[in-house]
Amino acid sequence: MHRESALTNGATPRVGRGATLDAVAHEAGVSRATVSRVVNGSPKVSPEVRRQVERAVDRLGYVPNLAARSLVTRRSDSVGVVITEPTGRLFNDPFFPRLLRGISAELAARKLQLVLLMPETEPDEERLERYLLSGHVDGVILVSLHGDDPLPGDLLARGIPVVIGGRPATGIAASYVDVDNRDGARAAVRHLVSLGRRRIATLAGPLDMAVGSDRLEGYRDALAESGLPHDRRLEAHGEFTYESGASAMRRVIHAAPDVDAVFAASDLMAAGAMSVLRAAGRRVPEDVAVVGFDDSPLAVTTDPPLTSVRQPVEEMGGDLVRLLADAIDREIRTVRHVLLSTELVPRASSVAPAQSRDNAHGG
Amino acid sequence: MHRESALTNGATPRVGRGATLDAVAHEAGVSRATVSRVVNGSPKVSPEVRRQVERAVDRLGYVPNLAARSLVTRRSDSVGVVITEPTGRLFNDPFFPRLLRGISAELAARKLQLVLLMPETEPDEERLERYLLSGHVDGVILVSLHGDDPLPGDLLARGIPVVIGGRPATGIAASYVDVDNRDGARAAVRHLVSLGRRRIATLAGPLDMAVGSDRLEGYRDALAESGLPHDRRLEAHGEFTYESGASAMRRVIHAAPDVDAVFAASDLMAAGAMSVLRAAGRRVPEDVAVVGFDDSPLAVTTDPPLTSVRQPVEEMGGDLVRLLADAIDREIRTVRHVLLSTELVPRASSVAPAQSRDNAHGG
DNA sequence: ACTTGTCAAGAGAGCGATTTCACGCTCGGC
DNA sequence: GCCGAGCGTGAAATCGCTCTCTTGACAAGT
Repeated sequence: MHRESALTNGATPRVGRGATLDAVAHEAGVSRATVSRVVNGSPKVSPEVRRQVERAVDRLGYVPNLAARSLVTRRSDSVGVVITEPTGRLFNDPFFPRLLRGISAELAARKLQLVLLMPETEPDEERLERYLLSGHVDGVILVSLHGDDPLPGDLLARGIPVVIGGRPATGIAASYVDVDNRDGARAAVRHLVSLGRRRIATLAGPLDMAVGSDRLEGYRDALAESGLPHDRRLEAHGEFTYESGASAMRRVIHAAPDVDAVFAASDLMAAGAMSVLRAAGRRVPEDVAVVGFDDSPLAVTTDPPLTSVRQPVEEMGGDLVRLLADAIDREIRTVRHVLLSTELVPRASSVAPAQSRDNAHGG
Repeated sequence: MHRESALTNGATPRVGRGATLDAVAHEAGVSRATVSRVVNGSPKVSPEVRRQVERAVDRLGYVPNLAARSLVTRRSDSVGVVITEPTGRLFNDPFFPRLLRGISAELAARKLQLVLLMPETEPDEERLERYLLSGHVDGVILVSLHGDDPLPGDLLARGIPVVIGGRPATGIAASYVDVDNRDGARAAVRHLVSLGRRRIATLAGPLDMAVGSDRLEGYRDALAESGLPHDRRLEAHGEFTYESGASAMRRVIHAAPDVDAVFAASDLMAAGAMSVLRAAGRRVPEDVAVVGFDDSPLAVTTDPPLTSVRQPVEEMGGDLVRLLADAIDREIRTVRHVLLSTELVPRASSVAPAQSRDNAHGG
């Protein structure tokens, strides 16, 4: 009836600076080599010996020393995730938490560790490069890369596997995973067209980032395929932020007062646009329908809630890891690209005038 | 002669599987020990030799192998950051990006690496604990801890330094850094009182989290010190989310129709509340003033913009690292607590009726 | 002139794992 | 009844670095 603690049985677990392979070998009466085999699941160990060793491992609370292992295997079993984002999206959008979550989950499934690197200063960047180049990680995931960053090239040159989240602006010969921004934008604009809108404006993001130019291309695609004229006055540029969305909207209203729909390159821009529209006395969606991009939490809290394009961010994280793991494990050096499809999430900001007027209150 | 040919052929850096200490030693014509001293900045090296070695290091592109170093120093120079957050704040608030940024910056300044761990499943948690217990990190930062998590206790028992972000619900003998939520709430409610509001409601967060109960306490403090009666009908509970803020607001309006101000425990709840108020025909801030908490980006995009309480999240990250580093470097095992003060950011959602009516349009 | 002190530099012993290779042992085939 | 084959196990060689201890050179003290 007394509690049978594993501890009382003369089995004081060696806490503190852990037991070594050697200690376990002694305890189990075998050689280090055998213990190593058991720990690493080699099939070449007889069942009895295996059980012996496993008991000894438990008894001593043995956990392998990664440093020692990595010294000989030349593997660190960890991958670096580099996020170089000054501010921007980082704080206004749960993009990074979601991405990290996706990455982390897939990494965990493969028993890899995630080393997060967020360089901020110049010296940081230098140390970062040294760190990564020195093979202390088995591979690197690069997120939100600056156009001319030499990092991926340097890493690749040293034979360190690299994958990039988001299509890099310049043509680096590295694998990447990207959201199909162009197609997402196309779908958003098609949606507006299908609602009967004809004077559709876009508030585009920075064109030096793929995500910015892709969304603009998608907008143009959809207009073209719908036979709508391409009108420069309906295109304004900004920075993905609330304020820049607002000011872009002001410019559009001024240049093209007959605008009846807006496709914004981010939810934040869309929110800024809506506030400007309201101030200008335009009703959303009756007078002007609005669609954003990202499907951030913001989209649900605006008034009216914002139609937006959802990106599979977690999935992107998972794919990044899969690509990288292939490169590491199977030494696949082929450059591969993954394009993830988006999903339009319709909300009240883009309901057709007819619907919002008649249907909403049960016509 | 032969021996040198590979090396002296000048500038060819040994790319690929890096140069070793030994290689550098050869190149510079000194012993490994000397190279090690140079690399680690020991003062006991003559200037000429130092220069020699530094040149060799450059030439070979030498970077120390962390695994080998860590094997002998028993230091990994990395700290684990454990985030156990199912969903909640994680995706609706840039809390984690900001925190990670704060942590990362301070870590970088101390040349420590950040190993991010986000366990999601049960097996994840087990592996996590093994990983941390086995001394592969020098210390651990725990964020958004569940009330009854055994992890901090286990780690502490093994002598691994632990610091916690956010005051843990149960009384764990670990250092923590927290935002002074109670004081922040107090300030928010005082602000409402100073605006002449008398029927101030609160939409509280979950009480099983310190952050939830602290903010409620602060609310009560402020009412008490202002001599306002404590009225249960003015207290509704929710979950920090938009929807729960909305439904809590509905309950308050029903139970206390004369409510003239609301202090919500999060911006998200405040946003939910505002939409309900609007639907109920109450104007914000004229009829009901609203204050949120967190000063999330959301606060700027609501209509009207939301008065909120700003938390020094980056600073919190920095303090976490400082506390942890003290524990690691100086072996300080004293339990310490840091409480960071908040700042009220007034916006249009809480302007006094007099001001918003008379002043705004120039009385 | 001989000892003593100082300080730069080298030699070598680990750190804790993996892994190759060699070694007995047991079997089945002839 | 002898001989590889097959298989489990151990011995020992690394992996790349740190760090103590020792050595050697040179200057100064007596």
